[in-house]
Amino acid sequence: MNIGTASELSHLPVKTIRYYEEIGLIEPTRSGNGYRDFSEVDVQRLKFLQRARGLGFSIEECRDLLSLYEDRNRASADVKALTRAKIQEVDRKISELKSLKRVLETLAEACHGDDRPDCPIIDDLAGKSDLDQD
Amino acid sequence: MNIGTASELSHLPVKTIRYYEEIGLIEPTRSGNGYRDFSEVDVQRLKFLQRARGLGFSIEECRDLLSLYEDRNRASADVKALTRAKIQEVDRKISELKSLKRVLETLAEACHGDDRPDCPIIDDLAGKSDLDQD
DNA sequence: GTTAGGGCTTCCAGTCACTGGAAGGTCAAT
DNA sequence: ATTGACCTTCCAGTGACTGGAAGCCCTAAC
Repeated sequence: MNIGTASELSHLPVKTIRYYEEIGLIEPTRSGNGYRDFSEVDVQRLKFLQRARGLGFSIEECRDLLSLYEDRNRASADVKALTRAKIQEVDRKISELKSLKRVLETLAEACHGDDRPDCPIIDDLAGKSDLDQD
Repeated sequence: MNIGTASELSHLPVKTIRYYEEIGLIEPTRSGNGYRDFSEVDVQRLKFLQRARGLGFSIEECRDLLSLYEDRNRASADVKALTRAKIQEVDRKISELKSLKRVLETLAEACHGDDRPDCPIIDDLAGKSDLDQD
């Protein structure tokens, strides 16, 4: 099948699929006219990539997962370890964002938000405030 | 003062400061030897940028905040609106990450994580599992 | 038969916010 | 005079695409 069909089936943009070929994540064959020709297996790989990327795995992690996917003798522990590490990473990001949110909320609450120029948010960014963490 | 000093005072890498000059966020004068010469005001701006970036504002948002910072007639409402929008953005990211975490945890829990090849995580990525969302 | 359209190809450039490195000038101290 | 730290510019790379130009291919309608 052509790239457009593979794109629809995998929910990946055409451009992204070409990019994945460029970096060696898939290797579709070519038809006589030079068009990429995707097999069912290729589409499987694309769907796999689409899901794994959606779960926040980087391209390189996807490469690892793909080879585990295709290794009939893989240990499930390897996959689980990768997943656990990713969970920790997500956790770290969540708590970073939460503390960021707290700071922003403190600032927004302190700001009267009218047409007067006086603004605690700007003051804080300028390092003039009691809310200052520096 | 030289760029190294400005870097220490603002907690921004030297490279970043040069980059900020390139994109017009600061305009230090030059000494006779061609070295950048940073004033106290320049350092203020750099500190401001360091904080705002740390709070997740994009470069373009920082540009806006900087002009509000330097506009003595600004309305604090403008600043507050920007901050509120940023809070919403952070909130969105947090809930995305949380649902991502739930999926990853479900997968990790379902996986026995030993040396057998059978692995629900891989099965899900391959679209074979009951946990499938597609 | 030819023309219009859509899909396909490659290649180059841009995104965001830096970061690294090379090649070379400047300065203070030894 | 020479080291070594610091400064300069310029070019290239990061991650994961995305946009656009120029041009080939295929089908269908007129």
